[in-house]
Amino acid sequence: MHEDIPNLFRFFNEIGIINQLASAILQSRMPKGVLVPHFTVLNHLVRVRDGATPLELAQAFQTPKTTMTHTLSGLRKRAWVEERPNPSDARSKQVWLTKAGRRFRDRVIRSLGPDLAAVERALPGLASSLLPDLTRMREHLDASRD
Amino acid sequence: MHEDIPNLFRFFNEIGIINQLASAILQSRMPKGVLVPHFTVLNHLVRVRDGATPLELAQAFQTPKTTMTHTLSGLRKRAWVEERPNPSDARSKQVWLTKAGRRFRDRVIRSLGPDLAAVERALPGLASSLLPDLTRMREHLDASRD
DNA sequence: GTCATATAGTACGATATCGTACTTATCAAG
DNA sequence: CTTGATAAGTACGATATCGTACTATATGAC
Repeated sequence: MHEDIPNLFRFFNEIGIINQLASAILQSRMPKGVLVPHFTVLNHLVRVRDGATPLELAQAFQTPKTTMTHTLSGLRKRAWVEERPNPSDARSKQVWLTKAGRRFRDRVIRSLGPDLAAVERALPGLASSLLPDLTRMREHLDASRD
Repeated sequence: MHEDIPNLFRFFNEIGIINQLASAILQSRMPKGVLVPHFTVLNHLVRVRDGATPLELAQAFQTPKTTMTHTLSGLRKRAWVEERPNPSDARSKQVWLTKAGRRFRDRVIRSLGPDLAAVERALPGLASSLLPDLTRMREHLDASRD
């Protein structure tokens, strides 16, 4: 009656559920009409780098480039990013954060403070202790995709 | 220049990226027309329990019940689940796995074998060592939602 | 230079996801 | 037994996501 399921599958399963629950909390902190992917792109531009092309962003998120076009149009409409021509390739663009975009991203993170504090109170130090190994896992998966 | 971002936020950020990469691998192992949510529901019916109502499933995945109706119709069309009337509530249904549904779910997991093996080879024991703490985190988040 | 091939982004149609409104059934109060 | 309020599921319209086809530019062979 015991299920012969690899621990790695269980691992990714837990990751998926945690991500669902965390995304739901994040979504609940977003203004009407703003979606998690909008925030995710802004956060990526801060975390990784500014000035990426739409295609690079699409690849970073493993999403079709048409989806990125759509997401970026929402960010542009709210003036959270600017798109400038790519000086080294006239087919292409570069996406730059605006001050307002950076501020919105920071504000969302601050608004998560109480939620994060509640988790920290219940499971003190847990996330911090897992962070290095999760980063290793993320870096490995990221490096080993086609 | 150092970013004052809580470790818990970084933690969920890593979780999100890992989930994206893992979902992309899972999607690549699915037959044409079958989506990750289809698999996720089947897997939930195996892992947690059979005979859940559509509403219970929707709540488990934090998704609108209309979305679950749609996903279940795809599973029913492929005869991977059966919906029977709920004996204790005539408004409601119960969702039961079929043998074919169970077989499909197992087959997908087996098809992930090589992918999982590659991760295990690169980072031996890592996922197993993180599993208990991730489970605690998942259980906490799951218990502390409204 | 011309030509063929490949690439970045978009237009457009198909499907998935979501929110609102509706139908039917349940339940509690009387 | 009504009556009114709540809940499960669905119909339907709006938006998000995705795949294909197209345009404009880039790149390499010659």
